[in-house]
Amino acid sequence: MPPGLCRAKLSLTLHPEPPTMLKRTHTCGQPRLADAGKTIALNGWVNTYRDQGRGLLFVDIRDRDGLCQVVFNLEHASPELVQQAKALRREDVIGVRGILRLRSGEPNHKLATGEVELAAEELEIFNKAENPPILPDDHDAEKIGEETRLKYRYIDLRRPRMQHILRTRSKVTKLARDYFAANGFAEVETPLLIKSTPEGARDFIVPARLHQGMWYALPQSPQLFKQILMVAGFDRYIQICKCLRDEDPRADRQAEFSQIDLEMSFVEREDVMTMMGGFAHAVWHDILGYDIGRIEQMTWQEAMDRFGIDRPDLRNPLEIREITDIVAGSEFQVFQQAVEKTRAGRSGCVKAIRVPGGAEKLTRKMTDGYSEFVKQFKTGGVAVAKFTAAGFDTGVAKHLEPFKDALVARLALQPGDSVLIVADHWDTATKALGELRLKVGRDLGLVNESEWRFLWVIDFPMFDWDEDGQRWVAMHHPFTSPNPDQFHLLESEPGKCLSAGYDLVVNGSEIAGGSIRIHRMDVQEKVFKLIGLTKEDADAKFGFLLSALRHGAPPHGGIAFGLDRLLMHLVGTDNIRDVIAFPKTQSGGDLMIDAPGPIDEQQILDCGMKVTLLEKKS
RNA sequence: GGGGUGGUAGCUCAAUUGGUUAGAGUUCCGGCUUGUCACGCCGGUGGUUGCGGGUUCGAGUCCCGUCCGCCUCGCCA
Repeated sequence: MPPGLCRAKLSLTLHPEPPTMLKRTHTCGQPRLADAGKTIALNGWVNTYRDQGRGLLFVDIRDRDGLCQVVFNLEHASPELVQQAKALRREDVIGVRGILRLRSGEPNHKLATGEVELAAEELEIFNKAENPPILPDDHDAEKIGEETRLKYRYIDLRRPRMQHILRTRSKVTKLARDYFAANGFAEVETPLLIKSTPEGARDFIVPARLHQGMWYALPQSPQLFKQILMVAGFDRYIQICKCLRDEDPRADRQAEFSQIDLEMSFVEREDVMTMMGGFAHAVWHDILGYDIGRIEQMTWQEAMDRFGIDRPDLRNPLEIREITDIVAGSEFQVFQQAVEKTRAGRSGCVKAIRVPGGAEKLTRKMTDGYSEFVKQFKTGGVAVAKFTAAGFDTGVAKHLEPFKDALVARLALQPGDSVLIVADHWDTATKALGELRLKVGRDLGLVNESEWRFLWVIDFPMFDWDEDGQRWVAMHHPFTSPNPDQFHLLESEPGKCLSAGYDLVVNGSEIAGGSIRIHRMDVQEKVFKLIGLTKEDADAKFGFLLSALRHGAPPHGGIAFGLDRLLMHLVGTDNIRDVIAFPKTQSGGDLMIDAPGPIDEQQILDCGMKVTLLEKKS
């Protein structure tokens, strides 16, 4: 090792040769009272300057590590130095050397370095900065428009908050590599230029110059390659990789995102869940000092029935109950019509949420708002009633009164409660109430924000019936295996067949998902057939996988942890762009580099193409 | 593709029913200031009101189109 460099520990004393620049001896957050009296040097950016007039000037110098006050004082430094320092402005990049000393004035308890200051004797200005469009202060940043922050990302990222987030991200990826390496996983890279697949999200595509008229696709995940690595005998694989899906972004979703991707051989569902649960434990322990305890499990059906969503937020105490059977005989048209509906083989239903104390807590304005709110999920509205000692009151009370005893028993109603009811197709009502449950929980402050509630959701259906395409579609992906006891349903009742998939949910957010895969070619072919993939299509698209399955595929399964979402939880943000160094906007643009952009005509010709834009239909 | 919301000084925002020269804080520039720390005080610079068109005696404000940011439905195996 060259002197000054460490194999595994941070070192800042890099002096293999006599320095030609004013090089730091400490980072800006390091100096402490114990260092007082030493001559030290700092490198960094001018965070603020405070000119006190005549010969006294304070400069706060900032680097990745923190802030330190530098004082330029005529009594201790030359007039030339003080003059030079007076010209310093925000975000200039400098080096300063001098004696670290106890502050003459009051200590600043807001700074880790607040008891000391650097009495400057030498100053080197590495680079003057233009007047910055934004300042890298956390207290300003929350107010600054994101558009400006993204355009000047190199300034935004200087903020302590952003430095903290990206360093936390780095800690998590290091932790992942350490944890999985210790458990026998090998990191293997898989290709970025692959072939477009028919299932799943829209692919990003790349023209193939050497095969004119042909296209690569960028991977939505390394799914097939990691399965092939199992066939290839790697047994335990991990990769921290980029995945790309050409779909519209959201607050918690980017077209380009990262996942901690792994796959294991000779395992069953519980083995993968245990391995990944251990990683979640390690992350929450090491990053937040929190013990997540034993992770609960819940079937998909129970999650949908009780919470109306496949990733329930267990911090929210409200639950959904089906009351279709109770009100089936109702003359209330809304209930009647719902019960008569059918879609995807399911009858319509009537479902309710009991809101404890809702009679007082839910105002008319709020419940009116809830009816508006659920319309975005394509249902008509919310039926509301209060429950008192005398029975149902207001709203749809008269339609509920005939079924009072049964409803009280089913919903465990107490006087003073309210009931919120949605009647519609099963999927519509479930979705609407699932979302409404979350909204009411937030509105009434029922969610303890400081809590972490982890949950494995298991026993997903293998297939969803696609009404438009009139066919089965894989709920997870078409390489997911049925549960071992479900194989017989694959042919007889595919709609009832449960898969060996599993999702890890924390506080209502899916942070990891995976499954045991199909390792037998005959089963894989059966699934392809069920989702309407002809043998020819399957061979053309996935022939290599079918071939691999014929040549000795071990039982295997895996999971992928969404790195971006994981970070969102760890640092407490609801904006995925905050945890990505260079994120894209909702229209897929990068405001800093101004992408996407045009390319030279020659580049297009090289691919044997010409571009004709279709007119927008109006 | 649909719905919502926003775009005014470098930054964050204001501007009454369509009515004078579009204001404020902050940044920046100049001056003052020897213990500040989001320093303070005084003064000053700074505007194609996203862009294009229209209505009007008169448009930041109303209308049409368009671009961009954010939230959301669809979509995201």
